[in-house]
Amino acid sequence: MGRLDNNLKIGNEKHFATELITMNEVLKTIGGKWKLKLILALTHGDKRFNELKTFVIGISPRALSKELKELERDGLVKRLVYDEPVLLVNYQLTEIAWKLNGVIRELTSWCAWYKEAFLESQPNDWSHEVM
Amino acid sequence: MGRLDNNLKIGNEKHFATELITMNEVLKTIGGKWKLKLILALTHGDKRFNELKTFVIGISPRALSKELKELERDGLVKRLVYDEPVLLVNYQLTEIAWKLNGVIRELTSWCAWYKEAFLESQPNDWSHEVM
DNA sequence: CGGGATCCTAGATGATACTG
DNA sequence: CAGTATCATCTAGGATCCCG
Repeated sequence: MGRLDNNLKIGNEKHFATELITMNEVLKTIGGKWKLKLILALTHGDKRFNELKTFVIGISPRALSKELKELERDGLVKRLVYDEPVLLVNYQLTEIAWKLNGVIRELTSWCAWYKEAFLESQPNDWSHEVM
Repeated sequence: MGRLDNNLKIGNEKHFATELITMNEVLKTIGGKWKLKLILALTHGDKRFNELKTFVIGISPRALSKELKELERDGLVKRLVYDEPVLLVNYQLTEIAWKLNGVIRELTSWCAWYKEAFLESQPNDWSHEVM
């Protein structure tokens, strides 16, 4: 197997370098503990700050605020302010965030496989889940 | 929009609760800074410890060791020891890990959309990438 | 209601050196 | 080569209170 530190580089490795960079970009944008969960929540419709806080179990206002800012900065979420009659702020997915549906679908079906293939043979206790 | 704290629950919300749990499970298994990168590296063929350390840029032996143990514990990676003539250890993806290909494919194509749709309009500087 | 400001801790991660 | 051990760091995240 070729190595990066000699002159003989096989195609796979250059390809992998590109993939690695892509993965870094993706993880910076939708990685972390809350981003995908928030996006998932918003696929069920626009939500307000406190709605998100209720739906996404376990998130603190501080974390929610920070995550939403980052998602907005990165173009995944739009912040819509309605000032009449009271202050309401709605968070809404952008087009590009909606395209994460494919990712979410794959993750979900992978998880189903995973539970069937692995967990049943060797109970990994997810029931202690704190969320 | 209904809320979780009253008796009127709409279908979406129960569905969302399930999705949220799924997402938690997924993130526990393949979330974090290194897991997907390691899996990606191994899709290019089995690799030894130090090969992985070279390929997955920036990972320390400590982190690599820990991540590999977790991946093995969770049934995503097999550890193959060859003792002749010198000690060699190969890490190999399991069947269930190979099924993450769909996820990786979706992530990659989403990233391409993302860069086209967002980055070109508003340069988010990924060139400072430390990895 | 939609957050911001503060304080704080646990766990994740890095750097480096070392061992069988 | 395949890791471990140790130490230091860093920071995401929680708890809590506050404010317009």
